[in-house]
Amino acid sequence: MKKTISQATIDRLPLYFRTLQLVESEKTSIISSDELGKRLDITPEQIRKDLATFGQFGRKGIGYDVHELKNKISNILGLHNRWRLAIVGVGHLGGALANYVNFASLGFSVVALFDKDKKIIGTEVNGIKVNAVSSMKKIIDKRAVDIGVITVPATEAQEVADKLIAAGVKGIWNFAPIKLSVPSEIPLVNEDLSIGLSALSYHMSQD
Amino acid sequence: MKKTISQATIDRLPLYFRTLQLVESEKTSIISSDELGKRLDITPEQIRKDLATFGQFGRKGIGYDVHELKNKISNILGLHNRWRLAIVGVGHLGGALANYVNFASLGFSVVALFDKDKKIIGTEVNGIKVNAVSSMKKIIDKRAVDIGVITVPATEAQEVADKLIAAGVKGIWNFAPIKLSVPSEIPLVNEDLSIGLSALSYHMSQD
DNA sequence: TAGATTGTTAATCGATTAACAATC
DNA sequence: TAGATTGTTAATCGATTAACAATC
Repeated sequence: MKKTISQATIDRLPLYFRTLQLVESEKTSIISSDELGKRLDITPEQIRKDLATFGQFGRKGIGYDVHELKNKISNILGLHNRWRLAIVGVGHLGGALANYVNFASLGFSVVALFDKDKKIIGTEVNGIKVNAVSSMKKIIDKRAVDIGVITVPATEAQEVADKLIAAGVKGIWNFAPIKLSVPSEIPLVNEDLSIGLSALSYHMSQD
Repeated sequence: MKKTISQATIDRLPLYFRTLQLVESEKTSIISSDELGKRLDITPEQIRKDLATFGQFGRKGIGYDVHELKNKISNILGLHNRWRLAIVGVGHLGGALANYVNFASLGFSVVALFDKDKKIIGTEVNGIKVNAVSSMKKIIDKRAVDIGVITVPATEAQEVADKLIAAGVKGIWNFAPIKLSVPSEIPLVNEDLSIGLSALSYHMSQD
């Protein structure tokens, strides 16, 4: 009888987390929903509602303990798992993600890279050697990869997703602009850059 | 008395557009909301509702003309404007975006690159020379840049946003993980990679 | 005509906002 | 105590889903 948490709430938690990290580095130990809301342009009611979904973290009349709340959110989001990523498709975007420093502060690490291009296989990106897609199963197993990141062209994305799942990844982060079919027990998040850019175009075309 | 269109609807239009491009390349000239829905995992009712927001595009008993609908959506999204982008921050991510081919098929083109690092200024990425941030105003004006893309560290993002707006860009696409303050008449879209990755972590931690 | 499919109205569902008692 | 702020319930708002008349 677990209550379902809305995706909107889940998507705001990383914003709270990041802001709490920042606030903590400023040596502030207590923060109110009002102050947190001001920093993020989110109403304090919304923040309290989101947090209350997971329990009672604050103190009435006082606010929230920054350090404690940060850790609570980290735990809710599962960041303590220190997930291990494999990137498939070491083109410009895949290469950029392999070098993306912000992952580390959230507890993610890139531990494997794959490509099918012979010119790319064997090269190193950010200290990680690029392997052939054909060796995916063996390496994903050996390096205990949790998450597969898909940065191949759309035409190849479904095949790569199938291989990643067969190799045992537990979640997929897809940058290819196409709808993937995956088993319902495998969480899938699509990162579709053309949506945001198109939305920007739409808003710029108004009035 | 213009009716406001929901962001959810606007965010689905690029998906329809992309699928229609694909369907058109398959030489199919008519498509039903049912078929479009199957390809995208969206209910046909939702699609008809979305499209009806902008007028009557379909023919009862028949479906939608693929080519016509594709063009209608392109116009609604403002893709015919052929927006010109400037990328500020030519690190791994900025460089990857400068090379991102999918932009072209949506009618966007990258026409300027900026960085503050002397080692990067003067180099070429995808045939475009990297300029100093200090020359931003002049170059943005000369090259008629519409959209500023921010791929600098979070600590520098607000300053860059201010400069882009002062230089005359009409919209901002922000990849820095921070809340930017911009005038209300400047559309801003945030592309926050840590949200999707954190959401994936959350779902992988359930059950 | 019969079957298919849109466009639109009504019903439902879910998320946000408002209000306020509890309490530090 | 008085002021501040949470957690929760109720009210509102908005988006999705269902139903179906219109019509090709």
